[in-house]
Amino acid sequence: MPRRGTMADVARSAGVSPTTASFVLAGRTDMRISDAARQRVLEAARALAYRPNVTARSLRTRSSRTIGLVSDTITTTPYAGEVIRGALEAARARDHLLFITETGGDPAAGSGLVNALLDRQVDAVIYAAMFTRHVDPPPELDGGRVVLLNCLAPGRNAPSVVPDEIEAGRTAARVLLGAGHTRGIWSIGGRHALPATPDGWFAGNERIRGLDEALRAGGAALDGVVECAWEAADGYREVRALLAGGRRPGALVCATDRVSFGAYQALAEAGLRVPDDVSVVSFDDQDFASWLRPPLTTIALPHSELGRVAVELILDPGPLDATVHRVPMPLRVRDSVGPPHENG
Amino acid sequence: MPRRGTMADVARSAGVSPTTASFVLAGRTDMRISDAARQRVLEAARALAYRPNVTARSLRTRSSRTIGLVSDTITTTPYAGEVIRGALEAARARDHLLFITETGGDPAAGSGLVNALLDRQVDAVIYAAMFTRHVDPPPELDGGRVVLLNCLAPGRNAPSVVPDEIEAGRTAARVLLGAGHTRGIWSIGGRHALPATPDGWFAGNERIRGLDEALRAGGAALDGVVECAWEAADGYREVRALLAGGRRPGALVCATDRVSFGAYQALAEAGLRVPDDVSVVSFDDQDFASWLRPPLTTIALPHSELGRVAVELILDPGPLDATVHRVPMPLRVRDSVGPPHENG
DNA sequence: TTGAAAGCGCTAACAG
DNA sequence: CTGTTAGCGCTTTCAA
Repeated sequence: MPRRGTMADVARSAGVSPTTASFVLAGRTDMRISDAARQRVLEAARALAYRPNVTARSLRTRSSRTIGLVSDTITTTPYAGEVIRGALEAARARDHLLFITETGGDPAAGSGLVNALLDRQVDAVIYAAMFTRHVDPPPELDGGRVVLLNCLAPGRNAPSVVPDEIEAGRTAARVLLGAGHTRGIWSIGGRHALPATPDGWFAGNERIRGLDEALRAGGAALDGVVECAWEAADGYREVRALLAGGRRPGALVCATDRVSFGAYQALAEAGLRVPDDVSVVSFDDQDFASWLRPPLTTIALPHSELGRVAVELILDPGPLDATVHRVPMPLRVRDSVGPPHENG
Repeated sequence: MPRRGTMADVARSAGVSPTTASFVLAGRTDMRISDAARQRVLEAARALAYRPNVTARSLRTRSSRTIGLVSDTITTTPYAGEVIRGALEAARARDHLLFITETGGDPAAGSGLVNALLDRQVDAVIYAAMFTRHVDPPPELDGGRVVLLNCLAPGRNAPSVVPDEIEAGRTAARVLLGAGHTRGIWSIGGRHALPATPDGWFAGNERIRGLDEALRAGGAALDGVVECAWEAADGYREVRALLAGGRRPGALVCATDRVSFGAYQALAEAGLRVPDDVSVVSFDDQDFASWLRPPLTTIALPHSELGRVAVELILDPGPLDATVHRVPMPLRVRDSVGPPHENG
């Protein structure tokens, strides 16, 4: 990049000392500067199109107005780019820039990236995960200003920002209850309690908890829970099997829009109509949720909000504690939930 | 972030001068350093967990090992996070970090972001667009090291990296020709020649060009082109209208997977089967392309490859010229293309 | 009101 | 083979 004019150039051109130029350019008032001098500096700066060298400044001030974001594979997952967008917006509003890095799932890469970030004197780092889970941030981060985005690290004294999955589960229950469903309600995807993840996923556990609780409070209950992975193929396969097994669910609570996607296909193949025969409510609000026929009622992952909150937390002055911040998951009402079928 | 040990600390602890420490730590061989001194420095650096301050170094060397990426709304578009991932990987392989910024579609924001980047002494900037188009990069970029990602700016002497859409059009034609289609071939989406974009989009124009050319070379031709927007709703509406108009296309070339998504729905409603009655081939390879039933044969936008090439171009030593680099769009063969229907 | 000078952490001439 | 010194562009203490 071409060499730029320095503050010394401005000072010289304005006929003042670097000190004076610095004070004027920083807009500080605790130093008395004559109006004449101030004007000359401002004028010279404009004439030279002066721009400060932020890295030189940060060498002195120990503040780079820069944040590092390190994630596993966050950029890959569709719509998680939203996380970055939220973070970007919040950072820009406060005049900060974001370094984005990604380990690509390699746990060993974390330290290297954090070091690369620290070498560049970032003021803080956001440690993010693709899906909500427990993580073990690199030790290099200890003692630094850190917030955990979409992940938890008990005992690391860093705040976490996660979606409020419990409340989302309750929301799903209320949607169904509101339409009149009290039985024939199945969860497709459940807690993600698979052989590889026997304890389920954070999101799965919390949602089922909220769902159960609110269903019970409404005098209803889950008829069954199908534990499976959360992809389209799983939704298709499991709903198909369910129907083949003679079950006639009245409402499906799908773990993700992808599962719903597959569920729609299985339902259509069986000649069942949404929502006339079966209601469907799910989680995520991916783009295609509104393209499905009928458009899918779903509870959105607040991606951009997560990013925004993380940045604001980190940029707000004051110490950081280990609070877990739960960000609301907004309900997107569309057309996949209706009253129970008569013979339901 | 906590204060870190400096090179002066290392030198002191090793009992050498900063110069010696600097040379050893930089791994330079053009200066003779005794093995004993070298070992002492290395040992001291390890003991102190020394890490260089890259911003201080760049103040001297004028190289920050940092690249800026400014885009319109690239993080928003699903899978364009892939662009970032490709760029990230390439940058990491060469020990660089990426600042990511986004104008959010506000053209005035470009200058501000570029300045913020330049203020932090980035070595180069990648100027990126969400969909391939002509752009007018901020003048602050002139004279700097710049590459255009997924966009063109004639007369700016910066290289562009774009998908090879012409060849992609030819590929689509070959897929159809190979299956035996020579007539009843319709383009849904066309050049994107709508009232708001009368000249069409870059991708649309190039694809239709390649498609036409290769079809003709194979003794076939397009039966018709439906100009419409490239979303799911458009695909649904237009294919529905086509069928309602009594047309019985044998093959659909959809401008995007989203259009295909809508086309599938319209086809299903009309009782037409893919690929038995109608073949479908499209462009993009979004995630859901493989979830559709049948899985969609499509020509992928090489997102991560675009990011990778842009970074490699910018990091390769030597001057940058205004070459347009066309990145191949790989064909993903799935199950939506078959031989023409007998009464086709 | 203003300026001289030191120093942030590092590199690189230049001496020795 | 190694150290002294200056300086990258900026902020800030201190003195004038």
